[in-house]
Amino acid sequence: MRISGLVERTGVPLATVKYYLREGLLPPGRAVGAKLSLYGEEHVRRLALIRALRDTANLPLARVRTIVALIDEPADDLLESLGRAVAALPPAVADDRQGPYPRAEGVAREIGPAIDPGSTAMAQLEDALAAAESVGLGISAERARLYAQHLRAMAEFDIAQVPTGDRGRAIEYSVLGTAIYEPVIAAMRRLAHQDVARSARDDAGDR
Amino acid sequence: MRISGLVERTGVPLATVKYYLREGLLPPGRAVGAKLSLYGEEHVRRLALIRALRDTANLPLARVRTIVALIDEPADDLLESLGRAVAALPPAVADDRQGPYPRAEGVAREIGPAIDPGSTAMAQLEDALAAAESVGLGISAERARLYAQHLRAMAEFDIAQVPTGDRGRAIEYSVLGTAIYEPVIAAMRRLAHQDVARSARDDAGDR
DNA sequence: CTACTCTGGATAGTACAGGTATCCAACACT
DNA sequence: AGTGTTGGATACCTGTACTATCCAGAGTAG
Repeated sequence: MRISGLVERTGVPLATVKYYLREGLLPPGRAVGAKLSLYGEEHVRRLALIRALRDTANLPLARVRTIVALIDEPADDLLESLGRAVAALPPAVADDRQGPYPRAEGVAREIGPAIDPGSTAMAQLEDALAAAESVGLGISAERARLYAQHLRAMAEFDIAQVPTGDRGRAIEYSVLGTAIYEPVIAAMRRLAHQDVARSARDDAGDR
Repeated sequence: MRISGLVERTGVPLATVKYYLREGLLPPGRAVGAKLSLYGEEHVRRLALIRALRDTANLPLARVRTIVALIDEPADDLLESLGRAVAALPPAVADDRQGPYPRAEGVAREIGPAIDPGSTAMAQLEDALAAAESVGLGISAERARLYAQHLRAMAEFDIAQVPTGDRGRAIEYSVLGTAIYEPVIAAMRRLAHQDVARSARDDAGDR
């Protein structure tokens, strides 16, 4: 398929496709002579991925680039790849940032024993907890424990679903699952709040 | 306190404080004569809130403005305020957007019966599910059910914690809790994935 | 073979967000 | 009286993500 086909299949404007090619987000097509390149299904999929990460997961293109690079050239180790993908997700963390993370450490203990205390997600959690505290909504031990239990149960399901065998597939699945499912969970949580609040109001109204 | 005190207390640069005043994110101080205004603790808190929503929850200032407006002038109804706050949270949804939401409706049924099928969060969920599907990670019925159960349990706890009595406080708490806790949950989920994956690897290594 | 279309590649321009910097005249403190 | 701060206005700057043009060579239809 030529570049015009890519435009037709994905709905992404030509100028934007060229821009993604220039920026290295989309790999070049197979060159056929000096003035023609052909593109395949992998380019269609890649464009869908870029748009999904940009529009739905709200990632700046620089971070999308990091993530597609991880999928194209995965680290040997699944955990290593996942760690780097998480580091590419917002909110950004300074490169030289390091602990201690007084708020995050207590919460991490509720989640489980195998957490790397130096990982990016610890810094992200610390910042998120500090922000909550700064507006007067610090996390209680009770809430931390409850959230940890439920999120760990969901994580266990997620990890059990990771396809085993093909290492590349496993990495792609994990990296994408982390980024793409966060908005799903956020939206489901918002709906759950709505449901609980409306149910409570309706019960009160019935009384 | 004068404007310089505000700068000192919050660490936000003077030019930026002036910018927030211009943009109506920060209410003006109490004018004392033509060339001096005084600011209070509420201004310090408001600045912390703006920075938390901007940096941690990753909201553009236009959405921060919507949220602070909801806190300053809450709707009569808690549910109404919450709905508007959720609509201000990313990802953005077109104003004229309406159902049906084929993917979201199935998932919403797992969460509970009292969900408004026309709410913004339904559109957000639909888009997030469509994005997941477009990269080959469509949600399974099993995953939807499991996520729904855990998120509803967390939501029940959240709603139970909302301070009753003072309506303004309840709205502030709910609106902020929705926005400020999403990054906390995302970070905890990332840590839970890490913990589960590392535990599994360590078990395999011990064998 | 000619006319038209499409292509890759380069370059420039646009739109918006979110500041940052400067200038000024009117006060306030010392 | 002199110095410093303030509110207010305006201009400017940086980064992100495109969007638009232009060009010359290649393919393609009649």
